[in-house]
Amino acid sequence: MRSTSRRAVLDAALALVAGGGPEAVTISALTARSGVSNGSVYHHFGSRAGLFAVLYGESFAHCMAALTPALEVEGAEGAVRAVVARYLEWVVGNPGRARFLYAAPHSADPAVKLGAFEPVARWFAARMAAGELRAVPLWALDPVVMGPAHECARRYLAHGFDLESSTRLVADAVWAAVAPVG
Amino acid sequence: MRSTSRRAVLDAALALVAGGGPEAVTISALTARSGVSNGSVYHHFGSRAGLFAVLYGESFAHCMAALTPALEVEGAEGAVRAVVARYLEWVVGNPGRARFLYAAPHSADPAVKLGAFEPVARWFAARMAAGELRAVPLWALDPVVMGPAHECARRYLAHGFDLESSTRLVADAVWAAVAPVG
DNA sequence: TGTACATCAGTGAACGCGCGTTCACTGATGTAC
DNA sequence: TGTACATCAGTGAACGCGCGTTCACTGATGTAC
Repeated sequence: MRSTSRRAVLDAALALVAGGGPEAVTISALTARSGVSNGSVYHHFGSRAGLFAVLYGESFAHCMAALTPALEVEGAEGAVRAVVARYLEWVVGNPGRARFLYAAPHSADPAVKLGAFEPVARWFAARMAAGELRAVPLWALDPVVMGPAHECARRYLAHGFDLESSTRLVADAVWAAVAPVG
Repeated sequence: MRSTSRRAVLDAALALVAGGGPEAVTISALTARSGVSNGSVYHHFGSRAGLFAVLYGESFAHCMAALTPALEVEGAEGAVRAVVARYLEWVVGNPGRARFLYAAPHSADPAVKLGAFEPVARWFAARMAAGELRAVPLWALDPVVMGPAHECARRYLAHGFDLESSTRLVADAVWAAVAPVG
């Protein structure tokens, strides 16, 4: 198999982020946790920022992969609620990745993000065109429509906010924001 | 007038947070910006964490004071939309305070926060009891109902997201989450 | 098949720097008697 | 009214520490001829 060191560093970084946010990812904490030498970290990633960039791209893709199957659910409301449920489950199951995406957005490559998000955007655009969803600008989908999910996820990650018992309310709010106007 | 040094330090901290987040508030940046010596900072606040605690309490109260007048607006929908508008305006007008509240929640005194938030919670509870708003648990008001506002505010503060042109959509989403079910 | 060399993964001591904090100090302003 | 002392605001040099990064190095694994 190809060098397991690289993966060990990434996994150690994820675990450290889950525990203390990106600023807990120091080179010495990384070497202590992964058993890999500091020089090796630089060999693979060039710098701390380089490691962060890889971590971001990887985590964003991971999140999107977890989300897209929700769009197959029958009916607009069911699919929207499934997206919310899947997202919150992903956050709980991947606290390091989630925390990193929220806390280190400057590590992102905007083009890569946009590309990975495109399938979701197209799905929404199609439902809006069909009148199954309220017309909302696509740029508002993530911050405005998914806002309740993001805010609850952030609080869960920062101070153990009870995410599971709020996902029903979050799904209600998200659906309300996007339900066709009667 | 009472010692202007203390205020100078707090104002310098706010300006630094506005520019680079709480981690830009180093003691040396503080002394450079305020013209106050590092020893004086410790004389007034005891430690960096002590300064942060003062900053948090002050900023939370400042935010609440800006918000509560919105509750006087006639009609539930108007008041809810006014709360959103006022909040986003406050964020734009007080980027240092807003950024600090989002980025350093661990500096908060929970009891003080709860007390300051109480008037708002009571207003919502009363409207819900009167059937003018959908029944939503009070703990969900801030993260779930105000979620779109918070997420947009966070993005505005982190990377110049266009807050002003999204406040209409945010108000729509917040109102949709709390409008009485027809 | 053997030899020479390039490439790549990995090591760990050492670096310079900026951080939060400490501390002995000065000087101005009450307060007691 | 004067003197002694406590309190408070403020100073700035010095501290120890942990950070990200550099660099000369080792050893294993291709690849060329």
